[in-house]
Amino acid sequence: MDKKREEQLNEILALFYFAYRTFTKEPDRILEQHGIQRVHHRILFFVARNQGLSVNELLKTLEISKQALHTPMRQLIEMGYIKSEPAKYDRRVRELRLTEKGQKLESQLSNVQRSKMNEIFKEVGSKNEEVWKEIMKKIIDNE
Amino acid sequence: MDKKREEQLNEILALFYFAYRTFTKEPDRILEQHGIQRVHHRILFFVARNQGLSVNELLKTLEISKQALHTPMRQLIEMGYIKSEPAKYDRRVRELRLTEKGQKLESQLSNVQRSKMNEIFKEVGSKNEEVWKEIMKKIIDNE
DNA sequence: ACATATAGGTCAATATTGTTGACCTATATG
DNA sequence: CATATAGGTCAACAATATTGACCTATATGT
Repeated sequence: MDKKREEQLNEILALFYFAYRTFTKEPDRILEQHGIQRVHHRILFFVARNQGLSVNELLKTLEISKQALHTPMRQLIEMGYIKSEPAKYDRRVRELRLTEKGQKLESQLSNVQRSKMNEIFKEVGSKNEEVWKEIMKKIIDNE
Repeated sequence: MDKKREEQLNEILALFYFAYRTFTKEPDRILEQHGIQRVHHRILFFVARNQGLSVNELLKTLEISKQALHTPMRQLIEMGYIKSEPAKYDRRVRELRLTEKGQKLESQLSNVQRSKMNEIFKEVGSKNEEVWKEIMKKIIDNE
């Protein structure tokens, strides 16, 4: 790989890092006002996106331990953002859902990010939205 | 914003999160073998990309405190990956550079990411590389 | 019916990575 | 020569994760 291409790729790595960092800043600021952290946002986001998912599914999605989930999850339940109810098909399984209050907070947190992306994709067009998604998927499919 | 668009945007947020997480996994694995962490990679990356930059410039780039940089930087210097020398124009300023050993480690760490991105952009074409960069820049320019 | 597996909850000990505050040295500059 | 700047370092603390151990409740195969 020649020097010039290497520096182009370095710019790309730096863009990825700075973009991700910028992207989480505003939600982090809002979270702080509520006395909670980024994990809480992730939990709210994935529960919102997949209402009724189980604790185990959430753990697999987040790739953290049961013990690491425990404290923030308990806080979200105690603060009334999330409700956890036994599944009908198997009462050992807890189905997680947002309360109305939880939906409001999740909206407030993620809308910053959704609006930003929506605005950008409106500028660059839906074909380029698909391009961006395709590239991100290729990064994830890492075999 | 309608429900359908909201879910499309949720997919985008999830892709961003998963892509970033996947992207750092392999470097993290290599770092662990050397008994160091992700901050060390960031330091090596930005010093590599901008040889001779000052401690202060690095701090501004990373957006961490002097005290947070201190320990990993001292380790990198002690392990012989980075050298820190007074600048000619102002001897208070330390110019940071990679040693040969440091260049090897930085290559090993970042080449995983550079190769992956290079491969993907070879598949999707250089026009789409520019599209991806443009979108990431728009995320960063957050005014 | 009972042994075993699974889903989930919780406490404790520890590690890592960051913060702020305080204070030090060396060098530059008005 | 007073003051500002660049950088280094220690200490106290917070947050976020890990692993290990152990608990309850429920489901399932024999």
